[in-house]
Amino acid sequence: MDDAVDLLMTQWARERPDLDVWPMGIMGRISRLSRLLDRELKEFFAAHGLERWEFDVLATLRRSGPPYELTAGALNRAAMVTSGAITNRIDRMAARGLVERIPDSGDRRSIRVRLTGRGLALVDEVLEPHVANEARLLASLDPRERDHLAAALRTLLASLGDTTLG
Amino acid sequence: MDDAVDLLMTQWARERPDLDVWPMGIMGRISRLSRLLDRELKEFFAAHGLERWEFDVLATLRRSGPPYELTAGALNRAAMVTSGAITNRIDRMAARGLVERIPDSGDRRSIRVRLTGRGLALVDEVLEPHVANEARLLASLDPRERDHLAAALRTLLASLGDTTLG
DNA sequence: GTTGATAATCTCAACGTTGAAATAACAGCA
DNA sequence: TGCTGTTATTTCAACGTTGAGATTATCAAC
Repeated sequence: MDDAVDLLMTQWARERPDLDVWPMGIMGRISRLSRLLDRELKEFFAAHGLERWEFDVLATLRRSGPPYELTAGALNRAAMVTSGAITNRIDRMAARGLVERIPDSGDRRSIRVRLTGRGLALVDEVLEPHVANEARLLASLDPRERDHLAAALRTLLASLGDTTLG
Repeated sequence: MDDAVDLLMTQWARERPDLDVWPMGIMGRISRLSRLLDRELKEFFAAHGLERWEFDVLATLRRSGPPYELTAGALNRAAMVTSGAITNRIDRMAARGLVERIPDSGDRRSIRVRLTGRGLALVDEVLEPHVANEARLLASLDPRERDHLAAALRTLLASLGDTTLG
């Protein structure tokens, strides 16, 4: 079964037979998959009254364990966005009562962002169906393919230096 | 070698041992890779005086073959963006003299976007170093791994319905 | 030929991110 | 104690996309 990237590479083979465009077979697919999967996740979270970025923040705090708090800096490294974006996200989530800003006792430049009871309840409620939804999106791969795929992607990520969550 | 997603999954295993979060091993990596690779491509194109989206439009037209023209609709399906975004892109690229709008003789609702001589020269000049740059970013994979990775991603993309470029 | 449904593009306000500058605080060292 | 360089967060204007609506054109059916 051909996908959109196969068509793209066929076009290049005809137009520029002098070039071997094999990297596009990976780069193009990661890019298109990312967009398609983002759309799916967006739709899923909308059905649960959440924006995707809201869930990302909630989940980052949740998986950090009690007391469910992280600095703003840790959150922006985890989300791979700039500090301005995180300030904005915290503002809006605090307004919704999902997180609260706590002054950091050890460093007055820092703030700690803490999950409220409501935020904790929400993320714990949505997490399982979210994972089930992700599994549905990946259902075309059998378990062996999944493992190989995850391993190859890990190799790539690590080679690009993505080894910490901040 | 662990990557950021391994850390993330370890955290979930500790906090929610009742859940098997294996899908995150793939979804999380595709998402993070997409961001990291986008940054790299952005940097590369900036060094050549181009925005990433500009190159995408140029390349889409170039690989369609002579006379290097496509409708606006074909371009927005290929780029996976909305029609408003494509209108905006065409405006700016036409202002730079990289493409021109041609009325479609067969359908007066349509326009055809055609590569100018300057646009064609630019994309042909940047293409080879671009592919080389992509190959550099993927250098951590050996040829067999590349093929398996591309195949698994193809399976996924096709299962999500991404089988045409418009 | 007229009607009604569909399609292609453009318009525009709302939205969120970026990137850079501003502010405040820490840390090491003379 | 006072410098100097660094770090954490916030602020804000610029930018590009989205999503919905407006416009214009096509096509099939009557």
